Amino acid sequence: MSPTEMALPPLRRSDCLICPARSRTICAAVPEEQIDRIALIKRPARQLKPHDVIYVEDAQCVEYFTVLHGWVALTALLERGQRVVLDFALPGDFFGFQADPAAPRTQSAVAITSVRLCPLPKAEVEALINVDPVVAAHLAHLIAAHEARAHDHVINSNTREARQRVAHLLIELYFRQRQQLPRQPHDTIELPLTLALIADTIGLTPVHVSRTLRRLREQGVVRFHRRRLYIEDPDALMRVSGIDDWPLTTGALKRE
Amino acid sequence: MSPTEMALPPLRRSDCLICPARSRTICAAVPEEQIDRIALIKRPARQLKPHDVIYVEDAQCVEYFTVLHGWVALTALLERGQRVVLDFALPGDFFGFQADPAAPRTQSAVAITSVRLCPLPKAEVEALINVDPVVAAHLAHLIAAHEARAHDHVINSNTREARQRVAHLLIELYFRQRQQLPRQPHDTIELPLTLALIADTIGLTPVHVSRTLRRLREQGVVRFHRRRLYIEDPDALMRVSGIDDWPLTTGALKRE
DNA sequence: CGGCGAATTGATTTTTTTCAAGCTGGGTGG
DNA sequence: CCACCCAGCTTGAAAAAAATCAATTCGCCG
Repeated sequence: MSPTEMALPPLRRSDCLICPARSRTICAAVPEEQIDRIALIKRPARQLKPHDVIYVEDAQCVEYFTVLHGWVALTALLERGQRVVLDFALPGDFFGFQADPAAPRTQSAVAITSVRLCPLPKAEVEALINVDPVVAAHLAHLIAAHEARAHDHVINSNTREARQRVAHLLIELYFRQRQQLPRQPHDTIELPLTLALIADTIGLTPVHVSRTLRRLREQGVVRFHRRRLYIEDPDALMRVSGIDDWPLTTGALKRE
Repeated sequence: MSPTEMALPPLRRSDCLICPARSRTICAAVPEEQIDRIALIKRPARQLKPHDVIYVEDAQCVEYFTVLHGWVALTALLERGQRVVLDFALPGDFFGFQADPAAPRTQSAVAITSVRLCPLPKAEVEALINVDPVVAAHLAHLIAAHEARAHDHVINSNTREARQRVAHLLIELYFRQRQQLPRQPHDTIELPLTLALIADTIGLTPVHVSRTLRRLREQGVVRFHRRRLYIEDPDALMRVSGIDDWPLTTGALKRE
C-alpha cells in the first residue's frame, strides 16, 4: 500500500481520471495527483445485466463498489421470501461497506438495470482508510449520509400514508438523479422500477401502490408508465409528499 | 490540535482513563497511551434531567456526544407536531455526528432519563479525524453500524405487523443493554420508555401498542410495567419477533 | 399468435387508527 | 395526611387504511 510507489501503469491512472463518478463516491477525497491510490487498488469495471446478483446476505464480504452506470437495489431477504429494499445505489454511489468488514454480508445487492460497477477490494480499502485520514474522514461522512437517508425512510414508513410515501419516494429519486427538486411541469425522468420494487421500498403491497399511483394520475399529479415518471404537477407532488422545498446536500431531504 | 503538546493537565487524562464508555464510542480507537488526544478536546461532563433537550433540528451543530449514563432519544419532528424516534443512544453510544458538519442539525436529541454526557466539540473532532486515520476509520465503521440499525428499523416497520414490531424492539433494546439475547425466563431489564415513545419508534399509535402489549402479557410472553420489562418467555418472544438467534456485533440483529 | 411477467381492478377481510371515556398511581399543596 | 391533579395507560366502538384474494388486461418477446 505504499502510495509513493512510482512505477505507475499509466492506463489505470487514466481510467480513473476520466471516471464520471470520481467527484463522488469514496474517490472524491483523493486529489487528482494522488489518484493512483485508488487506481492501483481498483479492479476492472464489471458489467452486469438486470437481475444479476452482486452479492447476497451471509456471503463473505470481499469487495466494495462504486456504481458507474445503472441502478442497484440493496435489499434484505426475509423468512417467507419477503423482500425489503433498503436503498438504491445510483451512478456515483458507493455501496457494500459495512460496520464489521470481517462479518458476512448483512444485505444483498442486485442489478435493477444493466449496471457497470467499479469493484474495490475490501482489504485494500480498509488498509487505505487506516493510513489516509482524509479518505477515512470522507468515508465517515459518506456513510453518515446513507444513515440520514435510512432515517428518512423510517420517517416515511412510520408516519405517512400511501399517497405521501409514494410521493416522497418519487421526489427522492428525482432529486438523486437531478440534484434538485422538480420545478418544471410535465418534466420526466427515467425510473426503471417495477411496482413490486416500489412497494418493497416503502412498505406497501404492489396492489396498493398501483391504486395510489392511479389516484395521483387521475388528479394530474404524476404519471408512471413504462419505466418513466412524468411529473405533471411538481408543486402538487411536493405538497402531497410533505417535503419542504429546502433540499439538503446530505443525502436526505428536508422535511416540513 | 497538536497531540504532542506535553503540558498535560493530569486530571483530564485520568478522567478519560476511568471512563466507563472508553472501550466503546469513538474513543475505542484511541490507545491508552494516546488518550490525551481525546482528553484534551473533550468538554466537562454534562448532566441532564429527563425531557431536557440536547439539541434540536435546524440548530447549528457544534458538538458531538458520548452517552456516559442514561437514555437519549434521537428524534425527527414533523409538521403537525408528530414525532418519530429514529434511534436511542445508550451508555457508550456516540451520537450527533452528521454527514455535513457545516449544515444544521437534521435531528433532535432529548434526554429520556437523567443523562450524563461527554461533549466533544465538532471542530476538534473533525480536525482529529482528518489527521488520525485510525480514529477516522473506526468512526466510519461506527456510523455504518448506526446505518445497519436504521435499516433494521426500516425492515421492522415495512414488513412486520404490530406484534412482531413490538417484540423486535424489545429484543433490540434488551440486546443493547446486555450484549446478548434473552435466554432466562422471567428475566427483567430497565426500560425507561413510555408507550408513546415505543409507538413513535415502531410507527404505531400508543393505543395500539397498549393493546399489543396486553396480548403479549395475556399470552405469557412479556410484561411491561413501571418502566421495567419482564421477559417471561424468551423463546416465545424470539419466535414472535422473527429474529434468528444469531446476534451480530454490528449493531443490527440477525434476521431469519 | 401464444405466453408471460407486470399492472390493473373489484370484492372482501384484516389491521390499524381515531375518538372518546375512564382509570391509575405518584407527586403536590393545602 | 389527604384531596386532587395530571401524565400516562387502558378499553370500547366506529371509521379508515391497507392487505388479501381472485380475475382480467396489457404489452412485449419469441
